Amino acid sequence: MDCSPCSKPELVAQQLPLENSISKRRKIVQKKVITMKVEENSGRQQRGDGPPSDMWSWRKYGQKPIKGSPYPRGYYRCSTAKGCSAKKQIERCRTDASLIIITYISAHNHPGPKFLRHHDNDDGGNEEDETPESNTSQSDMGSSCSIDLQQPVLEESNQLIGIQIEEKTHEDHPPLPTTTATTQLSLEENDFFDELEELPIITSSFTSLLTTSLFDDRIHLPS
DNA sequence: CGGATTTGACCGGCGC
DNA sequence: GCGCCGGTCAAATCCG
Repeated sequence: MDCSPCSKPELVAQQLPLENSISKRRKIVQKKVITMKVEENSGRQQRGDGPPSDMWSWRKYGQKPIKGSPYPRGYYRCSTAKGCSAKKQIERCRTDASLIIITYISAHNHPGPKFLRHHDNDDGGNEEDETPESNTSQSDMGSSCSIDLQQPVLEESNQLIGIQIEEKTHEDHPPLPTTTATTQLSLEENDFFDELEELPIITSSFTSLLTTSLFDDRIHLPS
C-alpha cells in the first residue's frame, strides 16, 4: 500500500530548475503528476521505462537513475512542434513497477494532434500550424502559451490512479513548502474535471481525466 | 538519409 | 565550501 507516489514527498518537493534559466526572480513551476497503473501484459512497458503512448509525439532526451528508486526516470520533450516546451518525465513507482508516474511539465504551445485539431478547427480559421518560432515573442515561455494546454490521452489499458497538479511560485521570499498549490485528485473527484469535459473524445473515464488543462499564467498572477 | 533513441558528461541548485 | 542529486546537452548509434 505504500504505492502512493502521489503523496510521496520527493515528488512534490522536488523543484525544477527549468524555469530558473528563464527567470531567476520568479520561478513558476507547473507540473501535473499523473499516477497510473499499467498492466504488465499490456506489452508496452516491457522495458521498464516505456512511455505510455498518448496523442503527442515525445522525444526522449535523457534518462537518469533516481535516488531511492530502482527504476530510472525518463525525460521527454514534445517533438510535435519544434518550439514546444512541453516536457514530461516518466518513472515507475519504486514499490510497484506496474505503477507509472508521469509528470507533465509546462504545456504545449501548438495545436494538438488529430482529434484536438478536429475539434479546435471547428471554426476552420486557425488551421495554421503556427510554428512557435514564428513569434519569437515568448517562445521560451512555454508556460505562458496563449492557447489552452492540451493534455495527453493515454490508452484505456492504463488505469489512472490519480492526478496531482502542483504549482510553485518561488520568489525572493519563498513561502512554506506546504503552501504549494497542490491539488490531489482521485477518480471520484470528477467535479474537478467538470470544467474540462469539453474534451471531444472520451475513450474511457480515465482518458477524460487526462485531458485536463494545466493552469494558465494568465489566470493566476500573484504579481 | 532523416529522425529518434541511447548514454555519458556537464551544469546548476540545494543541503550539510 | 563541498558533495550530492536532478536536469539537460550533445555525440554516437539505431531504426524505419
